[in-house]
Amino acid sequence: MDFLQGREGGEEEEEEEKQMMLLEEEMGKRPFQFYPTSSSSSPSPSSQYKGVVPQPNGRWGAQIYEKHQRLWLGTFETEEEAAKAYDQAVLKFRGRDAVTNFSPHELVDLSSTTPEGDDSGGSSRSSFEREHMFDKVVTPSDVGKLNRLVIPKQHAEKYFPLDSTVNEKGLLLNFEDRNGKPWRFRYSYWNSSQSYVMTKGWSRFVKEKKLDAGDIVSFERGVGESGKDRLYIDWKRRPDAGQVSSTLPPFSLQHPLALQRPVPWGRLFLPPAISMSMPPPQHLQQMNYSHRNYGGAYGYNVVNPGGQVFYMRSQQMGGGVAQGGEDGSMGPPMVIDSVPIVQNKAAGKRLRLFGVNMDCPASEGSDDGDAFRPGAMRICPQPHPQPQPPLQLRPFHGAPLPAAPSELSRKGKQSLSLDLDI
Amino acid sequence: MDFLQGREGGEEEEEEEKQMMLLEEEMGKRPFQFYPTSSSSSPSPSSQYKGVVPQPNGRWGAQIYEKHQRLWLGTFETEEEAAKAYDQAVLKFRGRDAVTNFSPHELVDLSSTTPEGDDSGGSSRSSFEREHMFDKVVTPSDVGKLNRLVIPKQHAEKYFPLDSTVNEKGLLLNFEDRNGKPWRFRYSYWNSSQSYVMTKGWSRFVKEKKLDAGDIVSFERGVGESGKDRLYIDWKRRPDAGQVSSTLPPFSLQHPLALQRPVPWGRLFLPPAISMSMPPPQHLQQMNYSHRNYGGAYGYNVVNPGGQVFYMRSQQMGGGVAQGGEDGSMGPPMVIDSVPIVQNKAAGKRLRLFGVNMDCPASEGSDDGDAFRPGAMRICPQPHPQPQPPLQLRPFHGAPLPAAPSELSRKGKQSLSLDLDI
DNA sequence: GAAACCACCTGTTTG
DNA sequence: CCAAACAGGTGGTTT
Repeated sequence: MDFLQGREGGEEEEEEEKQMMLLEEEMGKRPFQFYPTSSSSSPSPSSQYKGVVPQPNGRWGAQIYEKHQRLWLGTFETEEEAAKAYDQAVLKFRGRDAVTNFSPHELVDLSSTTPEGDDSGGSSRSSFEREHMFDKVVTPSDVGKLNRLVIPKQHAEKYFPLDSTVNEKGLLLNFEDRNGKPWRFRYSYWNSSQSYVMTKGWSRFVKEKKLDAGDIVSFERGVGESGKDRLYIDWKRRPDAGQVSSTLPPFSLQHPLALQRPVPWGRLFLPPAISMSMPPPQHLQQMNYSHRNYGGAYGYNVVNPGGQVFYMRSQQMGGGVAQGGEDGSMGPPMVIDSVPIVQNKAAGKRLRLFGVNMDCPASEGSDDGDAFRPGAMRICPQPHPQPQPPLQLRPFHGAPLPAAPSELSRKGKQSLSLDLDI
Repeated sequence: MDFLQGREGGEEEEEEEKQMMLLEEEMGKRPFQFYPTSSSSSPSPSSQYKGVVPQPNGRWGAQIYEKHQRLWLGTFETEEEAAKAYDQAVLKFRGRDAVTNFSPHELVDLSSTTPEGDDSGGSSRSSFEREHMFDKVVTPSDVGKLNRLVIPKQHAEKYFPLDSTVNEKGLLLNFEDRNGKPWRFRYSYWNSSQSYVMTKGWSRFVKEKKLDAGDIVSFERGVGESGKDRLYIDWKRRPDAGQVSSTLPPFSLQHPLALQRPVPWGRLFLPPAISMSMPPPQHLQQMNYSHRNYGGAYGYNVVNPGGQVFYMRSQQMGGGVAQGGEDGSMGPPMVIDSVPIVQNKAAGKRLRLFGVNMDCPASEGSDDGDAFRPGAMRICPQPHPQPQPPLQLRPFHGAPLPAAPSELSRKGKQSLSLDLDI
């Protein structure tokens, strides 16, 4: 057992995960079938940590065998939390000399690091120097049901190059948020759309952070050779949040749904309040990259059946300029290079009104310790600093990670979807 | 050549299929390439029947070699039809003593059995005794574009156990419908969703039978050791079909969509015809298995914000009890143990009206001889009763089977979806 | 080129 | 509460 940050593991990222789930299933549910003993002795261990087993939903379970009985210690967001739970149990059952995953002081570190939920207090993130890589203003799709984040190709190829060897299944990239919480995203290239995406794990981030369309995610990394593989992710609310109030007229939708199919959906009403409150579309500015497209309907700001969109871009310093130790504050002078704000997307059979959450997010607050507040950081020691060989993105080979803490969240935006099968 | 039902074959189910299709392609379309002689002498025969070769589209071709020339006899829906065509040809070319697939009386039987289309006449299916395994009320996804049928885990593990040796690529299971028509489905386990599914071939069944959400598929098998491997599939319309007619007003949705968030969606209009026509919800009857849940919003039939659903269960004898020779009639007293009929699902963010096609299926009729009519059976001799070693699902290793007759189908439902992100 | 197939993935629900 | 189950998806590959 070592204390790696989690960038190594089995040989085959998804493959290992699969095996683990099968193992778990057999252990839990097929009492009469043989299965290869416990997880700690299996040939391809489910986790680097003893007593830790992956859960199908991406979380991690901790268990310990006591008198040939499995004791379930609970599930945890991260592998390390589960490992810590095991450690506590094994110490309790087998005494001070039992073999644990972490040494005592590490256990302390972890216990002060991983508790989720309240992050608003003080302290901070790792004090390693970071450089800013890029930001993205998330699109409705980025925070919607597609469960993926499109990484603009220029940035993807600059910072997360995928060579052909890993191109098949992508990578699992480990990020750390401002609270030191680890996030693992599957990162891959989609041939069909010729785009780079974060997929698995991303939706959990969206949920926990309550990201809305227009919010900004920021990608950073450690500086220098030793830090290049340390990845960080941060986010902030979109600057205009709160302006478009929740007092929007509640859609007197009497009528247009009664349409027949051929009736153009684009003629659906467009709430005036929205179109008024948005800044004028200034797309096609001095962008130095040409071949980005934001998916289909975006790119027009006219009221048209294909999509009703507002671009707003505040450019500034090309890609990947260091922001020194201040980047985490992510103040207004931020690199925003791709900012489609979709207000209304009506396409084909599917009408999407208000792709952007119209609530006033300012009023919510307080149940999300992560809500962007400069100065809300706190010191958060790096659990396992294990530096990585520089510059090379290496496939993770591990199991998935995070799910949103249950105390938070659960208030998301609301989307009404009306399916008419006629 | 024996008359195996088709559960054995090569070593590697999908692989062989691939080979065969390549073979066919070479034979049919690449005149200048060598290909390994005729199907009857190939090491892993394409079909149990002489002169029968699988087609890439799942149908079966019949051919005969005459003077080193291949004579193409046409393609057929079923292996047996093709075999019969070969028999006729070989009798014609090589006389009365030629080796045929079927004996003369079988040929007669077959010829009266396999013609598709009109099955309404009389006669029946195999007279072997069967036992009922389980039913499933198909979900919209089961009959939708996902091209898969989820087999509830309890039933899957009970009746179609997949041991680790075949777990990788699943099995090809052969079923027979009430007309004796064979259906072959790939059956496998999806690690990611921890669920058992029928995939390949299933969509053809859906298409031919015109299955709609809420319809019921029934799985049966022969009784006794010799019959355990004989699998049958049957289906019936959902009991409420036809009541809610296709004359439903095309959703005069004027009004309730204009709601604010807190407004309970349950108050959305519920077509009176639907709510009236449903049987009273009698879920939680004397079901003898406890831990099944049918997903999500199902399980309530009250108008509530969480989901508007109708359960209807007509229970009866626990899992897998024999129904004797009568089971195929699938009358009202049927084992329906998983019957979410979603009439209206309004859950949190998503309101789904009419997940179930509301058309009146009764009016269609007549182009589908299979439309469930008790008494529409007829005698269909089992082509090759070949008993199988009991109880063990063995991988098929064969080619795929059926494609829906193109004349049918093509009447799909239309779906309007309205997403309101507010 | 479309449709099916395949192997994943996730959110919801619920005992 | 949470872990299981599954309905409803995805992108990519094959037919």
